[in-house]
Amino acid sequence: MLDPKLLRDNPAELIRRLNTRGDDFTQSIEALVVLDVQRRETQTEFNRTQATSNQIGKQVGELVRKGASADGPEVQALRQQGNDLKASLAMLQEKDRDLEEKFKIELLKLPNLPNPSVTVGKDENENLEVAVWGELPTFDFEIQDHYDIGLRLGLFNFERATRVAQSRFVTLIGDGAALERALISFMLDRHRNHGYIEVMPPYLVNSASLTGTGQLPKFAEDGFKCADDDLWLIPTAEVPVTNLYRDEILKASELPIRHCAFTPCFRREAGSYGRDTRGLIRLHQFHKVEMVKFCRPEDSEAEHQSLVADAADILQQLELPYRVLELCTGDMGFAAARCYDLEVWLPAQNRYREISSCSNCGDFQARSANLRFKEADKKGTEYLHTLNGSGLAVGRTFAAILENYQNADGSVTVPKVLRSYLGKEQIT
RNA sequence: GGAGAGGUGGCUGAGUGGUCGAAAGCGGCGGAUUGCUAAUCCGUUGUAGGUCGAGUAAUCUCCUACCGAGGGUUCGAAUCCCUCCCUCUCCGCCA
Repeated sequence: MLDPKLLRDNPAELIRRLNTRGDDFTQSIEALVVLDVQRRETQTEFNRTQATSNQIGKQVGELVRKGASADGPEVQALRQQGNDLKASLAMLQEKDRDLEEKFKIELLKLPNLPNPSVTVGKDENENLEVAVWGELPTFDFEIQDHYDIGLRLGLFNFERATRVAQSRFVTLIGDGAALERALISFMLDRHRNHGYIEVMPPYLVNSASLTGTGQLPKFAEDGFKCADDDLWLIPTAEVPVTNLYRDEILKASELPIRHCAFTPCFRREAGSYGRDTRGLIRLHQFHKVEMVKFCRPEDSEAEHQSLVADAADILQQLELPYRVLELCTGDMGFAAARCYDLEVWLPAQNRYREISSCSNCGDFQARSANLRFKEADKKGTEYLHTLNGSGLAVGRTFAAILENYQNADGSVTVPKVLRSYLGKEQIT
């Protein structure tokens, strides 16, 4: 969530900067400013009343200690005063909590402020292409898309997965399952070599965790929720991994912390019914290797650059052509202050498709998840910065390999770096 | 799931319902002493919110909340009662 102080200092500037995301935040900010004033007024009054009540309690204590009878007139009078305060105290407390709650929920619904240097734009058409890598493959035969290739090679089955679960699920089979597993191992090993500490977090998380990273309260309809428990299936490893240190005060000397994690990810994909219905591109359950970093504010820019480089490294190792986009203000995710997308070349679609999204969230998540650090020789605590990026979405990598490495005879060549993992050079 | 024990500050660990935000120790920080290291001594040391005042400012004074979470009893709760969560031991079940 945003720093509530921004509402007091310069709400007009806040509105202006948030509006670059493409929505109009005027009303919600103005409502929040009013709520903020109200809640502080109420809080002040509640505090004052509480102080009076505490004072009475102390006076009784003093009298009793001095030997006054608990039923004596002085004590009785004070008890009466205390009782008289109770009603208004309860009322003020309730009002205070209501306002606090409402304020927090509304504040949590505001997205992060884009970094001032991010290009202002309204949608994905205004993203900036900042790098292109690799040569696009050429084929002297009629190419197939990953769906047809995989089906023909028996790498997966959608009908049976639909029977078992629902549409937008897949079952990987044989070399398909093994390729997926090889990709996961390869990616994790690579990240470990780059200094990331691997973690295997829970795949179910509570609502406090989803609030910490920004999925709640605004995007509840995107998640799968357990009916009988306060538990949700994770939409990305970003959620459990970022929340690992929720409510902690880390030592500055422990930073930066860099984690990588493989997890399945579960998304309802509400509102995308017609899109990418074919193949592995958009599923309710998919695999992803994620990188998550925690660092000092002054280091987050550099950590962001290396995060992108580490994601790109996987594509380079796999020799898959890709490009890097710096997202404009209108296309960035909720928690991101700056975001780079990596897009892999899919020959059958004749275009690049997103395969990684690398965000610098600044202190936005740190504030909602209460992730702080303390400098040993300094007083007080500071919110750290969080970053996360896919490294990579495994299913989309799988699809990209099938399409880019397909051969005229219908086989698929296994990328060099995966051969030792898979134990073969060709999938036939 | 059943029975029992327990959850206190960075850690260990006290705490008869009434100056308890909380003893003590360790650790941390500042200082003194000291050929070096070690040791010793003195001081200091939680987080968050609010607010009047002082200060350019860091900050300080004051108020409030926080002893797992939420309720309740009481003039007053770390302390008593209820519910929930978590940890430990034993039993049951289970990969």
